[in-house]
Formats: sequence, C-alpha cells, structure tokens
Amino acid sequence: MKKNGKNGKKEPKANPRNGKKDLKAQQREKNIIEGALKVFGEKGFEETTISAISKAAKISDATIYEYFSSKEDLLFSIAKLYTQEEFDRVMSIVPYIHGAKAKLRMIIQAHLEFYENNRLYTSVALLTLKGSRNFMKSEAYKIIKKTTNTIITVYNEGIEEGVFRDDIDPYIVRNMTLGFIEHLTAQWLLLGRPANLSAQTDNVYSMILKSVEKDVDQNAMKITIEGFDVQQKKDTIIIKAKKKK
Amino acid sequence: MKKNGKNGKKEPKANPRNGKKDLKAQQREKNIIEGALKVFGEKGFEETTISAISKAAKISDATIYEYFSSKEDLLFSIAKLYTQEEFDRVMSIVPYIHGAKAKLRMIIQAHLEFYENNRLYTSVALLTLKGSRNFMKSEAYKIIKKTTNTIITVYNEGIEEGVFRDDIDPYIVRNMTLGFIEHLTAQWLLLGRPANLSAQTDNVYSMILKSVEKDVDQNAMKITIEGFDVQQKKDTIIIKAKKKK
Amino acid sequence: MKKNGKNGKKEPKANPRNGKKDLKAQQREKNIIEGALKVFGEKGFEETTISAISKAAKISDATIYEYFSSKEDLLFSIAKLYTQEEFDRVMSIVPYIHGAKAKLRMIIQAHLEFYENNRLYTSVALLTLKGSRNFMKSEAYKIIKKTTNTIITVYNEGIEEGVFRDDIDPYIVRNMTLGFIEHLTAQWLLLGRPANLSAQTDNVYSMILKSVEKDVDQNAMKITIEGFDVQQKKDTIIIKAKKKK
Amino acid sequence: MKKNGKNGKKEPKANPRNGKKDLKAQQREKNIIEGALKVFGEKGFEETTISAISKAAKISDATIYEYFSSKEDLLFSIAKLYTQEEFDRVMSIVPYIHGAKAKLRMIIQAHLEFYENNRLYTSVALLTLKGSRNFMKSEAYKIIKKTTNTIITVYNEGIEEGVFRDDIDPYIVRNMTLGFIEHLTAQWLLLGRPANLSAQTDNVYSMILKSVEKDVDQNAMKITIEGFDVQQKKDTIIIKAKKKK
DNA sequence: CATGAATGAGTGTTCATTCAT
DNA sequence: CATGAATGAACACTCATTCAT
Repeated sequence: MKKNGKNGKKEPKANPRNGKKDLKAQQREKNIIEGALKVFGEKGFEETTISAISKAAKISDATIYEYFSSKEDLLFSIAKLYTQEEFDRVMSIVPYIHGAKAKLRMIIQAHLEFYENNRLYTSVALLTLKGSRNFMKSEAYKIIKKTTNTIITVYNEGIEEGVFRDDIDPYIVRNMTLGFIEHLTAQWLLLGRPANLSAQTDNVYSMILKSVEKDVDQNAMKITIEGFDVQQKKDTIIIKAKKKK
Repeated sequence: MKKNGKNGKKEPKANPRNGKKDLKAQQREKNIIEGALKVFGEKGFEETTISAISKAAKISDATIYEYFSSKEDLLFSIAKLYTQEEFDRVMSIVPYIHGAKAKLRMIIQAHLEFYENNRLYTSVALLTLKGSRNFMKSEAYKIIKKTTNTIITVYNEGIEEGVFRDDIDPYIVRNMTLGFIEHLTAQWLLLGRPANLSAQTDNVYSMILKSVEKDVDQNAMKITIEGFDVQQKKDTIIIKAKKKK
Repeated sequence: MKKNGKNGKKEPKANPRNGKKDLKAQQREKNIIEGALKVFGEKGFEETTISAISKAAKISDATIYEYFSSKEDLLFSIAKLYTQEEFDRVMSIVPYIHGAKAKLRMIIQAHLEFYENNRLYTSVALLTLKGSRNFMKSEAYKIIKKTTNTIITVYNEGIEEGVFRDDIDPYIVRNMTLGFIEHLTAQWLLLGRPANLSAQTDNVYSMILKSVEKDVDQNAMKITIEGFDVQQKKDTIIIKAKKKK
Repeated sequence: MKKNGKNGKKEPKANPRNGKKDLKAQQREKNIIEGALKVFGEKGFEETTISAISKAAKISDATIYEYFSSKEDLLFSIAKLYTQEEFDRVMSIVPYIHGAKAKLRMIIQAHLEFYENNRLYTSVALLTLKGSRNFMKSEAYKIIKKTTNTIITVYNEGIEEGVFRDDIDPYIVRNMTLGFIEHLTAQWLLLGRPANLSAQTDNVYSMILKSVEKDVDQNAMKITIEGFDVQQKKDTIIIKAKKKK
C-alpha cells in the first residue's frame, strides 16, 4: 500500500454496519469477498490489483471502496469472514464431542477439512496473511486467535480429565498442533503432497496424541501373581518366587 | 514484482560466476546481501526498495544489478547463502553426533539456535520467503530442501536403529518437526513468546520424540515364566498356570 | 494533490543543488520549468497534469520527479526562478535611477513590462499562485516578498528626500501600488483591456504619485510682490498693500 | 473539473426556477449555499468535496444536484447570492449619500466592511473565484460587474460635479480602487494585517481621493488684484501691473 | 566496474455525477 | 423530492531496471 497515506482506518462510505444492511448490499459484499478470495488466492496480495478483483466480482473498482476501506482491509475481511464462519461451525459441533481426546481429534480434522475444502482461502491464509506484518494488528486476527485458543482449552480439559500430561506448556501444544497442521497443509497446497489432506487426520492426531497423552506406563498395570514377588521397573518386570518361610 | 521486469532469468550483467571472481567483488556481494537482509528483514519484500538496499550497502542502485539479476534474485540469494552456510555448519557437526535420537535433537537445536541468532534472516525466511510463490522454483529452495531432508534421513536411521517407529511416513515426520519449529519461531519473532527460543529445544525434542519413538510397549518385554502360559496383550498380561498333562 | 500523503518536503532524488550541477541537468530543469509554465499558464494548477508537462518538456513523467519533489514544488519553483531573475534584473537597474519618484516610476514600469512580456507567468502568478494557501509558506514566496519590499524602501527614501508624505503607513502604499498594478494586469490578462499594459505606466505612476507625494502646496510658491505684504495660507493668499510709513 | 462532467451547462434536474419555488426549497438552497461557503472558504475549490458540503448542509450529495448543476455552479452561485445581497444593500444606502466624494467613500467603506464581516465569502471570492478562468463567463460575474461599475458611475458623477479630475480613464480609477481594496483585504485575510480592515476606510479613501480629485490648484483661487493683471498657470502666478491707458 | 540519470509501466484511491427507487 | 448506491474517469507518484559514460 502506498498512496494516500493520510488516512488510517476509515470507515468505507457506504458500509453501514448497522445490522439491517439490506440484502442486496450484503450479497454484494459477499460477492466482492469471493472475487477477492479468488484473485488473492491465485496471485497473492501484491500481484493482485483492485481492478482484477472488481472484474471477478463484476462490479466497478470504486464500488469495492464502498464496502472496504482499502485493499488491505479487504484482504483482512476475507479472513474475518471465513474464520468467523468456520469458528461458528466448529463451535456448533463441540457440544456433540465428549472427551478432550475426541475434541483434539475433531479440531485437527476440522482444520484439515476446512483447508482442503477452501483451497483459495488456504492459499490466502497460509501464504499471504501469515507473512503480513499488519495482519496481527487487525481485527480479523483477534478472531483467529480466539479460534486457536480452543486448542489450549481442550488441552487443559485433557489435563483435568487425566488423559493429557500436565507438564507441558499449553502454548507449546498449540504451537506443535498448528505448526504441524499448517506445514502439512502448505505442502499439500504447494506440492500436492499429501494428495488428500483430511485423510491425514488420524496420522496427525495420533502423533500429537503421543506427545501429549499421559504415559500408559507400567505403573498403570499392577501385576500380582500368587506366590511370586513382582517388581515393576520402568521397562523391566522382575518376578521372583516368594521365599518360603 | 511488477514494473519493467521483462524478466526471464537473466544472468546479471557482470557477475561472472567464473570461479575466480576477485575478492573485492566477493566482499561487495556479501555487503549487498547484508544490506538486503537488513532491509528485507525489517520491511518485507514489497516495502523494500532497491534504493534502500543500495543505501544500506553503501553502493549505487545500478551496482546491485551487477551482482543480482533482479530484486527477487537478491532475495532468494540471501536464502541461498544463509542456508548453505547453515547447512555446512550443521553437516560439520553431524559426524560428532551418534544415534538418530541425538541427531534429531541436534537438528532441532541447530534450527532454533540459528533462528535465534539470525533474527533478520528468520524474518525474511518465515515471513517473506514462505509466502513466495516463486521461491519454490528457485535455486535457493533446492538447498533448503536438501537441508530439511536430513530430517528424513535421520528418521530413517532411527528406524534402522530400532529407536523410531516404522509406521509413519517420514514426510509426515518432517512436516511435524519443521512445522513445530517454524511455528514456534514465528511466535517468538512476532510476539516475543517464548522469550528464549533455543531454550525450547528440549521441550520440542521430547514432544517430537514421543511421537516418533518406538513404543516402549510390552512387546519390548518378553515375559516367560516357567510353568506358566503368558499372554501379552496391549495393556494386559494374562498369566495362567500351564495345564498339567 | 492526493496520494502518498506521507512525505513532506522531500528533496528530489537527483537534484543535487550542489552548485556545480552539470549543464545538461541545469538545461533540463529549465526545460521542465518552461514546459510547466506553459501548461500551468494555460490551464491552471488543477487542470494541469504532470503528463502534460512532461510532454511539453519532452521528457518522461518520472524525470520531472528527479528535479522536483511534487507538482506543487514545480509550481512554486517557477515563481522562484522568475521572481529571482526579475528581481536581479530590476536590482541591476536601480543604481542608474536617482530619486525616489523616479524609482517608484521604475518599479511600476518594471512590473508592467514584466507582466506584459511574460504573459504565461503572469497567468500563473496572478491566477494560480495568488489563490494558493500553501504558496505563502513556500520558499519562493520569500523572494517575492523581498521584491515587493523595495516599494517600501523606495517610499521611505522618498520621505527622506522630502518628496513623499510622511503620514502614510508604508505597507498601505505597497498595498495600493501592488493592488493597482495587479488588478490592472489581471484585467489586461483576462479581458484584454487595456490592450497595452506597459503603456499604462505613466497613468498608474501619476495616480499613485498624487496619493503619496507631498502636497505641492502654496508653500512651494514664494510669492513676493513689491509694495505688498503677502501672507500665504493653505488655500488662501492675502495680499495687502504695505503700510506706508 | 475533471471527472464525469460531460458538462455543458445543464439545468439542474429539479430546480424549477419558476418563480413559485416553495419556501422549503428556498430555505434548503440557502442551506446548501451556507454549507458550501463554509467548506469552500476553508479548503478552497479543489480540496472541497461535494460530500463535505452535503454533510455541512445536512443533506445528501444527490440533493445538491437538485439545486445546482455542478460543483462549479454551486461555487458561482455563492458569489451570485452574496454579491446580489450586498449590491442591494449598498444600493439601498445610495439615496442617502450625496456627492460623488461621499459616495466614493461609502463604496470603499461598504467593501471593507462587507469583506470584514464575511470572512468566508472573502476567502472564496479573493482566493478561489479570482483565479477561476470560468468565473468570468458565469452569470454571477455579471452581477459583480454591475457592482463594480458603480465606481465608474460615481467617478463620472464626480467629474460632473467638478470634484474629480476629468483626465483619467474611469476604468483605471476602478482598477486602482478595487485593486487597492482587494489587495488590502487579501493581506488582512492571509496575514492578519491590518488587524482591523474597515478601520482602513479613511486611509484608503483619502489616498484614492488624492489621485482622482481635481487639483486644489490655483484655479481654485481666483486671485484678483486691483490694478494688476494676474495670470495663473500651473504653479506660477504672473502678476503684472495693468497697462495704463 | 561503478554509477548517475532517465524512464516505462503500473495502480490504489478519490470523487463528481447519475439514477432507480 | 430526496437519497443511497454505483461508477467512470482520472492522476500523482513510485520504483525496478537500463544504459551511456
């Protein structure tokens, strides 16, 4: 962004976010976002021109500015919309999932499926937004954060439930989970490998699970054998006949 | 990239990569890369101007084009140089590390330390290069790939050694490892959390290890008790007295 | 002006006002100013496009920005150049003119001739610059001011010499003089009346003179009549026969 | 003016200047003009947006076009309204003023007072309208002209009355008078000097008067001396004894 | 080699104006 | 009438890149 440096965040002229916003306008806004998504997704931010977006949305350049205050605002608005929708979708599923492990799996699955089903958005999110120094200051980012925080919540639930280790910083868990998912997704996006993203759900889930679940260690198996002394060590069990008196 | 760029990979006018390249030239090239690193690292690709780089390197705009064919070439060259150097450094350590686990740990440590000690490059690598659609086609990317492939090599070594599970796609392991590391690094870079990156080495290592190491499961313990039949299941051991004949 | 609000006064890249500035550059700068003068003079500031100027100067749009930091800077630079040149010209004449009245006349004549001989600049100065809220803050304006202050100097000289009234605020004299000249010039410019501007020199001069010169009152005429007593009052002369002894 | 303006003087859609124009509409038109005056006065023509005016007038952009055919039309309409009102005001005073000198003074006073009391309009008139190449072709300009012609009328009256010199082109007198007044006003407007504009009435008046009034020359003093022939020339009086018969 | 100087090509954003409702 | 919404038409300014010296 260069030009017109003057302004800062300036409400677009005709985007009265006053709830009732009539349907045509709402539809048009959606249209623009779809168009923008398409172009941003294919070309990236800098390579995308407003004119290309307006063409894709079949409206005029100027009209875009009725709905969004700048090219960047438009970019961030895509994230806001998609993330909010996805967040709502996931949240609506949550009540049906019981247990932290199942929730963890669900989160992974939801992410992978979402990315897989929204290739263009994925491109925007992983290639463009992640590199944006301004995105993190944006409104949209807050929603993203809310979403990713569910991983922390679920992890903590798992600790409560006694299924997850309690010796890891939850932020690290989130880092691992998202890092894994996003890196995998990026490979899928750019290299086409794996071919099927959501099919990786269980692979990802099981690996992360290994990292976070409480060890099913031998302490969990109390071995008693009549007439024998049983000593359980880390990875050795010593069974000796009881000494006769 | 817009402008003039008739582009097409075009050898820079006066950069005879003919081995003997005199020292002054070599030094100057290094200079330019340092300057570019500084500016790219602070502003990102699009916000960086050639003129800013030339100022930082204390040479003229035109001279940059004696050494690099384009702004993008310069960007990628940074990656090439840094990655190569880091790769060499790591490779020089390898012989002193024995065992796949130790090597895995070393790779994680090397990455985190490198990122921590090269903040500007980290910024370029994670924020700029990762989002570049052209980077993957570049010469520099091949070197990166070579580097990241060591993770796969090490993982395979671990399988050979019997310390890593053999039921995971090595690419998934690489994805997890790099995804984890890079996500963590990005958080450090952008949010300052964790404050100390390389200090996370063991946390990261242990979590990844959990995911990939061979289960210290009961199969690893062959239990035989004279006079008894021992059946080992996943987490149950059934010990019955042998039937007398 | 819209765009790029950021900047303020930013030295154009390649306008090293370092004295020696080679001739080609100097010539080119002159060229641009001539081109700009032509277009500004014909169309006014807002109606003028940089592209029209660059066409008139037979160089590229971008080159203009090598010499001037903005469209407005270019506009003001015209004034700076012309005023400075004219100021120098007038100053070189001054030594040859003696007496405040003659100097006043010369100033009027110089103004009218200059305007008449530089119709385009006159258009820019009277129609465009005079309405510019920024011009008064510009460097160029200072030179203008220096020029117009000569009127005050001359007026004060006239007071010293005893040819001008000493009961008028010199600033008012300047206002009257310049106001008269400029209004007349504007009529000439826009309506073509009077047809010949500099021919009005004496008309203007004599009218202004009437306003500022010391009354040629009866004190200037010493009346003596033999055999009579003559008393001269403001507008009465009393002549009485001398008393006979 | 750029943009859409297919222009061509085109009657505003819904401004049936058919006399009966209802009061609400009349009021609204006034409203718009007041709003426009405020914004034009503060920002100048190009910097002023229709939207800013509509905001100031608390109506919609489109409504402005119901009353005025273009931004420029609106600008000129301000002048028309103000000038007409001022003209009417002055004309209503005229009958009470007798003598060309007094009228001349009144005109000067009226101008200065009007400018002083209508700072915003003054700004528009002196900074914006005076530089407009189109204004002179406008309807509004005719009214202005009618107004300024009173100076000529009064001057001619003065000649008739024998109080003004008859050897000056009346247009020159108008030029001097208006030039003086406007230059002084511009200084007041932009530099705040003089602090009090209308207080300059007498200064201005007396200076202009000096320029135009008939010399209180010796012709005004009829000298007769018994027994002598008195010849009065410009600044010489020749008194000769009458020839004895 | 190094560079000063020139420029082609590009684009986000603004805003006066229109018109369907 | 009043207006919300849409848009066509413009343009100042930037910068990567080239090339003569």
